[in-house]
Amino acid sequence: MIEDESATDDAFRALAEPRRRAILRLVATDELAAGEIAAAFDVTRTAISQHLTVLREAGLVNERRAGTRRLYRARPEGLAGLRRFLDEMWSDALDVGRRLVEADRAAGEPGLESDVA
Amino acid sequence: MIEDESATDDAFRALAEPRRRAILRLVATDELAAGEIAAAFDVTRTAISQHLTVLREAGLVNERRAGTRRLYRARPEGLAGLRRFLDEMWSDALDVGRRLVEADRAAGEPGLESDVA
DNA sequence: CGCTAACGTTAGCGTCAACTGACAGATCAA
DNA sequence: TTGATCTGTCAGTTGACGCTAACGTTAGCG
Repeated sequence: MIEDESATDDAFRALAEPRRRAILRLVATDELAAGEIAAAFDVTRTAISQHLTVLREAGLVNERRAGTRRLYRARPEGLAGLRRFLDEMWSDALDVGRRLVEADRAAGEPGLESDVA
Repeated sequence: MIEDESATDDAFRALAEPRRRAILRLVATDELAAGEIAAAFDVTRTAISQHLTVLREAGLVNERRAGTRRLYRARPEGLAGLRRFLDEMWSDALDVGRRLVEADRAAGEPGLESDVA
């Protein structure tokens, strides 16, 4: 198994929302309470709470309870799937780039090329 | 300037759709025509065409016209913003992780632990 | 010229997602 | 217990998104 493909899907969908990325940036370096996070935005605490739920279910943040407060912190392992996808895309596309350069150079030498017009 | 923040936003939104990620994977190694891409899925060509438009406007694919056909290929530079975000999040969160390990070790030496039941 | 093939574009529809407002649960102090 | 604080959850609305079907456009062939 590849570590659950749906997990990567959840992470992508969660990160598609700009506000959720901003939240993730906030809790990347510091552990913050839901209220503190909500205070940083112009939307309702309800909205932030829902965003935090999405982030938690996507495995992107950790939740820890302390009294009546709930403290959140970024969870780097949740980004593993994203990194895999990006690295794969990146290297593959760059390989093609190199291959095209070679084909371009080869096309200028003898008289044999097969595909494309 | 930071290379336009909205560009990164477009890329994230574009990649939130599983089908668009699949398309991107297809054109990562080979340059394909819209029809060939559409043939790989169970949806209408119209839907694929719209997906390709989104990917192109997000800077994730390149379009090249050859006769009546339009050939698409992945554009690795479009992923630059994503990579920056991921690398930043990753390193920041891991730094915090190390800091926490140190604090944990310092707290674990004498005979005092406080939280959790 | 007409005809066909390969695409993109528009209008319309159904569905999902983000937001607000009102309510409920849990914790701590007096 | 009563009250105040911090927070999640439940309807309900609105806007965005993905899909299909019909149409318009461009390139190549006879």
